[in-house]
Order: sequence, then C-alpha cells, then structure tokens
Amino acid sequence: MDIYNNLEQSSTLRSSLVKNGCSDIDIVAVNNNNCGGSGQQDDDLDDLPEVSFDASSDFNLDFFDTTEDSSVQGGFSDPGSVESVSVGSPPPVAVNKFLLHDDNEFATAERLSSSLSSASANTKADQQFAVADSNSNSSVVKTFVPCKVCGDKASGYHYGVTSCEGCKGFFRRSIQKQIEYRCLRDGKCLVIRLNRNRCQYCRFKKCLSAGMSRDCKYNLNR
Amino acid sequence: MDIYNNLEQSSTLRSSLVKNGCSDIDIVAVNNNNCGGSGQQDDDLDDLPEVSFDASSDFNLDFFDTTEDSSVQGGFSDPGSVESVSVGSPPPVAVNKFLLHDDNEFATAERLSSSLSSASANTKADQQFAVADSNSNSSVVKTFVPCKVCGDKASGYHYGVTSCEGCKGFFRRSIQKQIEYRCLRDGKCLVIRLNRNRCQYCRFKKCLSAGMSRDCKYNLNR
DNA sequence: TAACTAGGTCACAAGGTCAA
DNA sequence: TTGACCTTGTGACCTAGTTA
Repeated sequence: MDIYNNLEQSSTLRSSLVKNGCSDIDIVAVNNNNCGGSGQQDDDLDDLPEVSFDASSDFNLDFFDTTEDSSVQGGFSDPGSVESVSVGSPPPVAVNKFLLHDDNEFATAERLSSSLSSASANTKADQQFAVADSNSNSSVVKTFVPCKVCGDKASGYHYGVTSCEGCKGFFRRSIQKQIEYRCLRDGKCLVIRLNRNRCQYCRFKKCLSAGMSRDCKYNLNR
Repeated sequence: MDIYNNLEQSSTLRSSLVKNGCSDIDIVAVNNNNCGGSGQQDDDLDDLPEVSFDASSDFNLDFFDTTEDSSVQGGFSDPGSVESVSVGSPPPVAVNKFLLHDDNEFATAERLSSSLSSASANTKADQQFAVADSNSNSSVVKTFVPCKVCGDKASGYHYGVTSCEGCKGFFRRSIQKQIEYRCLRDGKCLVIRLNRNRCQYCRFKKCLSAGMSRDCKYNLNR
C-alpha cells in the first residue's frame, strides 16, 4: 500500500494533477445531491473518461485483479452492480463463510454490498439483515449491517451512508486534507474489506458513489 | 445575552475579526431589536463588508464555499464545493458532470432560504406555504413552515423566531454555555439545512440576525 | 383547559486521538 | 495511513411551565 501512497505523495505528480484541472469543486457537487443516496451517481462516475496514467499500464499490478469491471460499471445505475461485477476471482473467503448462513439472500460479498447499494433502501431496516449465529443453534440472531463502501461491518450512518469505521475515517481524512488520490490502474479497482486499502482513489470514488457527503449530517436522509 | 458580550470580549483572533469588519457588534444590535423580527436583517448581513481572513485564502477550504454571498452562490452550484476534495485522476470532466446533479435540491434550499430572508413576511401565514403531497393525489396538502435560520422544517416559534428543532437547540446551547464561535472563512458562510453544522459562528450569527433572542420567550411578540 | 414553548434528555454522528 | 475508540455537538422527542 505504501507504494501507492508514495507515488501519490510526490509533489511533482500532485501539482501536475492540480494543474490538470482536477478541481475539488467538482466532486463536491456530487455529494450534496446524494446524501445518503442510492449511489446513483455512479452513473456519472462510470462515465468518467478513462484515466490514462502511465503508471497503470507500466506496472503489472496483478494483485489488483479485482477491478470493477467496466461492463459492470455500465450498469452502474445500480451501484450495487459496482461490485457485482467482478470478481472473477474467488470472492473473499471470509465473506463466503459469513454468508454461509445466508445463502438465500447473498451468494457473495459482492452481492451483499450491491444489494445494499442498488436498493434504494435508505432506511436502516432495509440496510440490515439478520445472520444466524454460527456459534449456537439458539434463536439468537446477529444483525450484520454491511458498509456500503467495502462491505465490512458498518458502525453507523456516516456522511450520509451506512459505513464502517474505516471508510468513515478514510472519507473524513480525505475531505479534511483535500487529498488528491490517483489510481495506478484503471480507476476501477474493486473495493471490499480485504483490499480497501489498496487503492485510495478507488476507495474514495466508491465512497462518493455510495453517496457519502460532508453535508449529509445526522439523519437528514434517514 | 452574555454570550454576545463574550463575543465582543475578544481574544486575539476575535479582535482581528472585528478589525476586518466582521464585528460582533453588528450582530448584537440585531438581536435586541428584532425579537420575533421579520428576518429582513438578512439583507443587512449580505451587505456586511467583506471579511478578509487569511485562513480562507491560505487554506483551500473549498468545502466552505457556501458563503452567503449571493453573487457567489449563483445557482448554488456551489455547495458542491463542500467537499472539494478531488479525486485526483479522472479529472476535470468529473466535475462538470457532478454539478449537474445538485441543482435541484440546492436550488430548492436556496430558494427556501432566500424566500425567507427576502420576503418581509412577518405573519405565520406569510411564512408558510403549502406543498402538495407527492405521495397521493388526494387533495391533502401539507403545510411546510420553514425555519428562518436554515430553511428546515420549523417546529414552532422559538426564541422569537419560527425555527426548527435543530436551530432551537443550537441557539439554546449557545446562550447557555456562552460558547464563543469563530468562522474559519469570511463570516459569510451560507446557512442552510444541509450545511448548517459547518460553521457555528455563522449559524449563530444567522440565528441572531433572524431575530432570535433569549428574551423573546413564548409568543409575547406574536 | 387547551395550545404552545423553554429546556432537558439521550441516541447518534462528526471529528479527534493514537497504537499499530 | 489506518481504524478502533473516545469526546463532543446535534436534534428528535419529551415534560414542565407559560399564556390565552
């Protein structure tokens, strides 16, 4: 992960990015409308012109296989699709395990996330689902509310989106420091719990597409 | 009212503020006279001399774009700026697209806010307007009374002003704790529902300019 | 007594902190 | 830099008190 950071931190690169007109204002706008939104903005994101960074082409970042497939993206209308895409590669084991109890509802972590985002479910109830407690046969039911960005366990409604502490903190730092990220690949990296720290650019993009916004404070959209 | 005094009891920063034209005095004056006022003061606020904080210029606090400067605000394109954080790579293009979304909600918010301040409506009747219930075709009409401070739905007449629970609580805490706020920008932050929590200084200032006063208890002035 | 508001309460989210 | 944990502000809701 450091490699990305280092690359990004190069002042030269950064300045050049800025010069290219990558203004902050842009993104901002996005946020506001979709406070806690369904993630429909994704459509817009998908339409983003292909970023043509040399880096991505030169480096062979195989470990980044999990890109958010473009075809997938197309459908982005359904944010969920974002992730659904993919993953040609075996989905995170952890996830599957987790889902074992829940097969009917979610086959993969991807779907987990996608179902959440695609659904225009904004209410807490809609976003959460019960998972049988694997440690006992009791009727005890554990409620697992996934982060709309990475699928990890959400800790609440942050910046307008049901998200985990990690994505919440990441988004906070991003907007506070006005950090400019960039993707070393094609800007379509898969963002799930297991690799959310691999690409800051795509993680931030995912945050935005999920509807995160500085203005979505408190329960404006609940 | 002590709080006002406190505001004037300048610390270094505060004094500098005053020097820059962002005088607290202006605010104070507003208060006392306008218990349950019409909100016309807003106009006055706009006329306030430009406060020139260094901070704003040095830091790129774009997320604070929402100043109450009408000219700046333009079509509210601005709010987006809120998060000004920009995702580095896929640059510029993204921006424009994003801006497309916003307008509806913000425009509405703006109109709300502006209608409130500009209108010299003093009566409840004048301040409230009906909104057709979009959920049904019935003749049911929902009455929406906007908060004179942020435009959110007002819950009643608090501290002399038709306001929402949020601004009511905010004003209450402010005068109870005699908190001293300060604006990181130019003292002209836009205060609307979506970003009312961004700048306490400007929110409080707006409360005062709307006519909120500790002395305006109950409906003595109605 | 009815209508209404000031102020209290507390779940919840924003933002800070710091070990890893 | 991340993210678990912590502190603090917010605002929906409630009750006691005020007014007509």
